[in-house]
Amino acid sequence: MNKNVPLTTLERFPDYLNYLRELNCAENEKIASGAIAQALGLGEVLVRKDLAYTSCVGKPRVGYVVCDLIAALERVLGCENKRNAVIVGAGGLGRALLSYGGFIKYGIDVVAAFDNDLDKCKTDVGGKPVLHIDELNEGIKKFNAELAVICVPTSAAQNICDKLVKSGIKGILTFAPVNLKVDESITVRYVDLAANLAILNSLM
Amino acid sequence: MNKNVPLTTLERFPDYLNYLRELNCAENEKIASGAIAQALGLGEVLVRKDLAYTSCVGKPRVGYVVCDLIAALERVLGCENKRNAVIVGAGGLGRALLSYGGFIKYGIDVVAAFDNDLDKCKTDVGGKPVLHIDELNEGIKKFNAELAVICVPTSAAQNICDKLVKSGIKGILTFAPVNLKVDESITVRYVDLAANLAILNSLM
DNA sequence: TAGATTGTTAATCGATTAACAATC
DNA sequence: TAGATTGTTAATCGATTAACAATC
Repeated sequence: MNKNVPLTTLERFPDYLNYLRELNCAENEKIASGAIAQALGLGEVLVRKDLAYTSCVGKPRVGYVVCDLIAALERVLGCENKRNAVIVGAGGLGRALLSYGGFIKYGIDVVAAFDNDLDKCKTDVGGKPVLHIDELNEGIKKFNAELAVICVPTSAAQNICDKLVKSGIKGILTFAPVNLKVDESITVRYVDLAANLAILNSLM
Repeated sequence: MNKNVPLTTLERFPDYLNYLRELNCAENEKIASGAIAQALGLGEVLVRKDLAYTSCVGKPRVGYVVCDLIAALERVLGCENKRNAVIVGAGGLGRALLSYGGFIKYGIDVVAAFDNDLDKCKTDVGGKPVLHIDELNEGIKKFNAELAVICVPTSAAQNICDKLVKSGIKGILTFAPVNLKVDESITVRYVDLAANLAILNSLM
């Protein structure tokens, strides 16, 4: 929502939000940047700088009002303007994401998955339909989806990506370890699960 | 394996490796840093600087020998010293990772999962056993696992983390969106799937 | 040789941390 | 008031990019 927030800061916002929500605070309970910093393993000046981007101001000697901070983070993360997402590829990962309930706390509703295997389309997963890939374009429009998650094999990823863009998808999260060529108006994020484990491995 | 490689560089190594492997090159085919840069959407000086950390040297006017580069990246990513990993939490995500074949290309063998639900322990997933959480310590030792992936609910993550460390696990990849308190000798990496989608959402 | 491509050194950019004044 | 905590300004650190000499 806020293009001028540095990406590094934006990427920490969910951590702040998760932590503050966990506190289950009363109406105007306060918290100091130092307490947040310690809980998340960050420097406290960094925390204050980050939080300044939410335009929630703290009071010297008092700290921040937790509820206000939560609301400000939710605003900047766009939790309020609800968006719909679809998943492409209903293998193990795709189905896991389809039944995972954790997206809604960021205002994202995962509404359906698509797969080229008709057998996979027979049963709902977590109450969400799995549709055939031929219905992708139609489905995206019907569900009003703006986000998509690519969970197909690497070899199919670019092709699926092109189809998603043609269908009007504006943001793509992909688990396929391949650089996607897309128009710069499309936002793409990469998560490579195997690479994450490999990096962990080489840090030890 | 190489503590002095900057983390930013290390995190790009899997991307280089994936791209180069895809090329399916003949014995001494060459590639220029510019070609790699374009394929991955990076600057070409950055690519050369990154590759320098693998201590694979290129020839001016010629480029790098693809096979050598692959071997060098595999070495620095530790693909050669095989390590075993276990998964804790056999829900949708845990089972998806258990049956996912993509870890072995980094030399990591996911050998088993653990869950507190006995029903989930009845059937193998992808040929790998799902054991009861009470067998965690015993299982880690038996399988000689050094890495673990936490796929349990957030509320259980710290407790599981402590158990893993007590059982001798040295590296942890966690999907639970909570900062884990661990001894600094333990390496932890965080992947928050919902947060990734949320960040994507707020970048649009 | 001429020209393409590497590796290195210097410059820039951005992010984090340190110092400190403002203030409740 | 005194002291804790914020927000800001300056300093540091690290990563990326630019410039260029080396070389095959």
